[in-house]
Formats: sequence, C-alpha cells, structure tokens
Amino acid sequence: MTLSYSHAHQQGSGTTEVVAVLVAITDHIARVLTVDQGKLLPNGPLMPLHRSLQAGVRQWVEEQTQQPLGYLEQLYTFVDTNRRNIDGHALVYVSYLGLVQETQTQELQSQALWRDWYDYFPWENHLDGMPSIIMDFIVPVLLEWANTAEDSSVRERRRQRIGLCWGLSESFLAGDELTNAQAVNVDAHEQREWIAEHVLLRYEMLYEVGLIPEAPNYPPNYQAVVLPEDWSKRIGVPMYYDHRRVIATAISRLRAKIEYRPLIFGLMPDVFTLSQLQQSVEALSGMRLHKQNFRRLLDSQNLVMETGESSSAQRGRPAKLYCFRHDIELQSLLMDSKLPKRK
Amino acid sequence: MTLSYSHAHQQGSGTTEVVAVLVAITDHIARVLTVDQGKLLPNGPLMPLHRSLQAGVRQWVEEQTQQPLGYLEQLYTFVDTNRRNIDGHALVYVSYLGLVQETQTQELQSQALWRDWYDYFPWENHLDGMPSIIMDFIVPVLLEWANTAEDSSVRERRRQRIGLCWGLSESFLAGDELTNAQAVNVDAHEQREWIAEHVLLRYEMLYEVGLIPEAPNYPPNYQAVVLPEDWSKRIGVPMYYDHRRVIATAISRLRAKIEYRPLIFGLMPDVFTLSQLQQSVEALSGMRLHKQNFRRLLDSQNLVMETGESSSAQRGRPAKLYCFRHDIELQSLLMDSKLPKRK
DNA sequence: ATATTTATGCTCATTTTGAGTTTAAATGCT
DNA sequence: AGCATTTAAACTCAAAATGAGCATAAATAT
Repeated sequence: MTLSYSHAHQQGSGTTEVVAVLVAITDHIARVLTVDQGKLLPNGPLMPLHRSLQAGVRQWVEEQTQQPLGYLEQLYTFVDTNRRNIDGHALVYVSYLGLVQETQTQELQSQALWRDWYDYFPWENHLDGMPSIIMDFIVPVLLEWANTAEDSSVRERRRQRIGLCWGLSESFLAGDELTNAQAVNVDAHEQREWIAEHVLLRYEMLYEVGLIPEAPNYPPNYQAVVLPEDWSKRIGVPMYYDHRRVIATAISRLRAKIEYRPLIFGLMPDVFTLSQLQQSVEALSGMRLHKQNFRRLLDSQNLVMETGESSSAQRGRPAKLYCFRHDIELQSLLMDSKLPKRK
Repeated sequence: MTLSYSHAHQQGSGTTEVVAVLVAITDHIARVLTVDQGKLLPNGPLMPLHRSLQAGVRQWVEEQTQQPLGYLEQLYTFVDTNRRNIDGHALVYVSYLGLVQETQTQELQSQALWRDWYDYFPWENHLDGMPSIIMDFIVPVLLEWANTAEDSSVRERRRQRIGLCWGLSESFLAGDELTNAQAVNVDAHEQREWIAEHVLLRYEMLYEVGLIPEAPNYPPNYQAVVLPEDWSKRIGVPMYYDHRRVIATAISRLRAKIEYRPLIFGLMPDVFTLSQLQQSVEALSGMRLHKQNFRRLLDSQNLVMETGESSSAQRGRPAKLYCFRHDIELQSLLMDSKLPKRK
C-alpha cells in the first residue's frame, strides 16, 4: 500500500525508532492503544537524550497518548528498507509490548484510541467458537494457493503448513483431490487443535498469499472462491507500514507467555474475582477455558489471595474478591505458571 | 572496564550494528564462535546495502570468520550509550543466535575461534554435578550482599531472588541469621531445583553485585568471604563491551527453546545415535538427562527415524543410527517438543 | 416459591512424568 | 575361550498432572 501519512523525524540523521504495542482489557475485550485513527501504533525516533530504548518508548507513548504505562518488554526489531535517513541508512524499529491496568485507561489524548485487537485479526477470536470466515473463505483460498504450486512436494508442504497454522486435521488436507471428500470432512475440521499463540504464523501466511491489504501482492486472484463484498472488513482493519505485524507479534508473545508467566496481573485491577480473571485470560487467548481447572491451577500456584470481601455481583452468588500476592512478586516473574487447556 | 580495542566503523554515520552468537557442539562440548582472542563476538555495522538484519549478520560473520551458517534467529536489541556516532546517536546493536552443524565447523579465519561457552560461565556447567564455586563463593557473597541492605524487606526480596536464581531451598535462605542454621542446611542445598534456562538472570545478578569484571562496581568489597586468588578464572573469561551478556541471552534462549522446539537438529550431523543426540542436549542444558525418558519423549514426537544402519561403536553394543525426519520439517518447527526433566 | 444464574467444592478416568529393572549385543582382558 | 565391562534398548510401575464432569451453595428474577 502507499502511505500518505509521514513523520517529520524520518528526515533526521537517526535510524532507530521505537514502536509500542500497549495492551489493556476493558469490558472483557483485549485492546491495543493506537494513534492516527487506529492506523498506527505509538512510535517515535530514538534520540541522543534517551538513556535506553525503554526510556524512548516511555517518552513517546507519554507524549502521543498521555497513557501511563507499567510493565514493558522488548518484542522484536524490524528493518524498513523503504524508509531511510539522509545518509541512506535503513530505518530500524524496535517494538515493545506494554501492559496497562484497566483502571489506568483514562483521559487520553484525542488522537489516541483503544481498539479491540480482534478488529485487526478477526480470525483470532474464538470466544464464540471458530469464526465462520476461516472455513468459508480463508482456508479455501489458502488451499487454492497450495494447489496451484508447480511442484507436488511444495503443494504437500503448503497443505501441511495450512493444517498446522489453522488447526486442521490431516484427513481434511489429505490427497490432491478435494472434491466430494471435502464435503465429508468439513465437519471434522476441528480434529487437530487450534494453537492460540500461532498468531504471527497465521498473519504471515495470509500476508504471503496476498490476503492482507498491506501485502504487495494484494489482492490475490484465485478463482475458486469468490471473495465477499465486505472482504476488507472481514480480513481486518489495515494499518500503515508493518504495524499490524507488530501487533501480531505482540499477541503471539502474550498468548505464549501467559501460559507460563503470570503476565495477566499486569492487566488486572488491584482487586478482582476469579471469573473476571478468567475472562481476561480468555480475552487474550481468544478461547474459552474450563472454569474448574482454571481455578485448580490458580491455587496450585499460590498467585492470588482472598481479600476477605465479596463482590456485589449483578446476579447469582456473590464471588469472593482476590488480589495478586505482592509478596511473591519476584517468584511470580520467574516461576512457571501454566494455564489449563481449552474447554 | 576500559577498552583499548576499537572498530573503525564506529566513527561512521550509522548507529546500528549486528552481533552474532554462533553455537556449535564439537567433542560433546557446546561452543561459541569468537573473534579477537575470544574477547568479542562476530559483529559489524548494518549498512545501506544490506536488505535485512539477517543479511547483515550473514555478511559480517562470513567476512570475519568464514563460517557458513544455517539457522539464524533474532535474540535481543541493546543500546550502548557509551558508543555514539558523529551525530551523537547511541549505538544500537541487534543480536542473533545462529546454529552450526558440527560437520560445518572447519577451516576458519585465523582470528576466529570456537570456545567452550562454559569458559565464560563456569557456574552454568552442571554436567558433573553443581560446580563447587557456587556454594563456596558465589552464594556466600550474594547472601552478604542481600544482608547488607538497609531495609529488611529488601533483604528478604534479595534472598528470595538468590534462591530462585540459584536453586536454593527456602530453608537455606530463611531467617536473618545464617549462623549455625546454615551449617545444618548446607547439605539440603539442592532442595529447590536448578533451572537451566535462567542463565541471563544469574549473569545479571552477578553483574549487579559486582562479581563480573565487566561491571562498573567490580570488584565487590564484601568482607565475609575471601575471594580466592584465581577468582577471575573462576568467574569466567571477560569480554569487551557487553558481549558476555549477549552470550548469556543466547544460552538462555537456547536452553528454554530446546524444551519445546527441536532446535537441536540445527546442531547435529545428518546421522547420529540417540546417545549422541542426548549428549548434545546435555551439553546445551548443562545437565544430565534420564536416558530412558529422553528416548520415550523422542519417539513420542516422531522427530527421528532409523537409517537402518548401526554405528561402529568404540565399545559396547552398537547403537542404531538415526536421522532427522525432513518430511516433517515444518511440523517440527511449529510443534511442541518437550524434554524430560533432569536425571 | 421456584427457576435461573453464578460461584465453588469435589470426583474420576486418562495421560504424562520421574525413576527403576531387565535383557541384548558388542568389546577388552586374562 | 571365558568373563567382566560397556553401551543400547525394551519394559514396568507408582506418583503427579490433566481433561472433563457432577454436586452443592448463594445470590437474583419472575
């Protein structure tokens, strides 16, 4: 895509930028903080006055969004050879993942906006089951892409890749023909498991195939499947540069890490019920969890303690309130902390 | 430390460098490729002609070591505010982890050298049990450091941190007094488990306390423990800049990732016995594994297949030869692949 | 009152894990 | 040749973790 929007700092002598993916959960929805009508992530050049990359991130986020931020961790470093400084050096941008507590998401600058992260990745939201777009449009186009390869071994490899990325069974992908056998196996499409943390792999596959507006080969011209009118909505909101890939990187990291580190507490209010905690984890992973096993795991890890009070629930039995055990803060950062498997 | 060695490219207009930690296993020993008498990792500036960071890494490694390299993955991006370009921008360096097969480690440039990585981190080698230096010197100094803190809560936190990093039991660290209770508990020092992948955390703790020659506050002046004459040898070979930290980052990543991704095949020859495979994994993790469980896990994952031949062993029953199943290459990169716990 | 909703405690079969024992097939030494 | 030694590899077994479900408790809505 061509980009009309441009930053002043790109003409300078620096070649390093920082980009931040700030995540918060509000109304049980995972959101990222964006600027410029949701088209960009907060970002800015690393300057001589910054004593570290983190310091650069904090300054630019503060300046562009006025959002105070807590936990921050480096994600990945990209190079954009299309953007260069006056000496011809390509732009290097270092991405960070930041966590923001729900209670901290107030009074932003006007251009800053918290957006549901599934607006950018509709296929990643399995909270109400697998979205129909996957089996109706995405997978058919991908299979078409796989089958148009010259070499049969390439075709096979592509099909395997599709199956692994999108949780499809071997049988669904087996054989070069996908005629009536396909109809039979459609119902068995959830035989292999959907792996939540493969967000980046899935995004990169869609990008490679040309299904993503940001990709150079968009739109794809496969004939077997007619893309619906509202395709661009279904494939998610596009962004400038490669910022959508940066978000995909962040979601992948968050979903993977939450399995063994209690990052979730960086997103929770100080006091919460176990159901709220579970709903937050579900918002991140995009999947429903087994309630009883979630709780068993929680108390086996000793991460939370009761406050003694109960919530004034809307309906049903009032839930006990809990808080994060700050006395084992350090332990929690180091120790393994797993999550139960899907429901 | 002050550094006499300097690179020409630091005077240019660029601010981005790449640094590579190349790993290979030769003679059952995990090694990293170094230049400049083991004082530096292969590195070089990112230049306008490079089309990606990986391309930069490959060019500089090739130029400085003539080592062909295969698998390459980004590690972490650092900023060195002590090194700046002519415009005052701090140097940003992006580190990479590369894997080299044993059969590929030939005919290097004279300045390039494969070094046992435990030369840099002697305390990380638990192949023959926990090294005595840990309980004899490192932990006593760390406890001294913990106990000299003003605030008692800081003391407690530091002790917890020490316990988690170095695998010490609660009881060993409990209480403010460590007089005769200490002697009693010394034997119980392996109650909590040593976590192999915490290499970076351990290095950073030693650095913070001043036990690392590269640290600004080296040497520490704790009185309770008299450091032995050969301390500098025991605490490992120092490097220029923060390159030792980069290696620590690489080892941490490798040890963590090998638990769930079959990275090990990037280091193995094309054909190998299961014992050789296990020894390689042990070289990386620095710990002995339970042979039977290692094999059970291996064939549950279907990563290797018999070649049909057997090895002409030096002694004992000949072992079957195996090779990596290239047909599931992709699968292997995605799928979980765990390792058994310690022996 | 009774159905509905939410919270929370408990059970149970299956799988995974950690740690052995046993048997097999080679070599080296006397 | 015979026997101890060494390495390989198959099999067993108890304990712990996991996935899934039932039962009970405490509130609200009709």
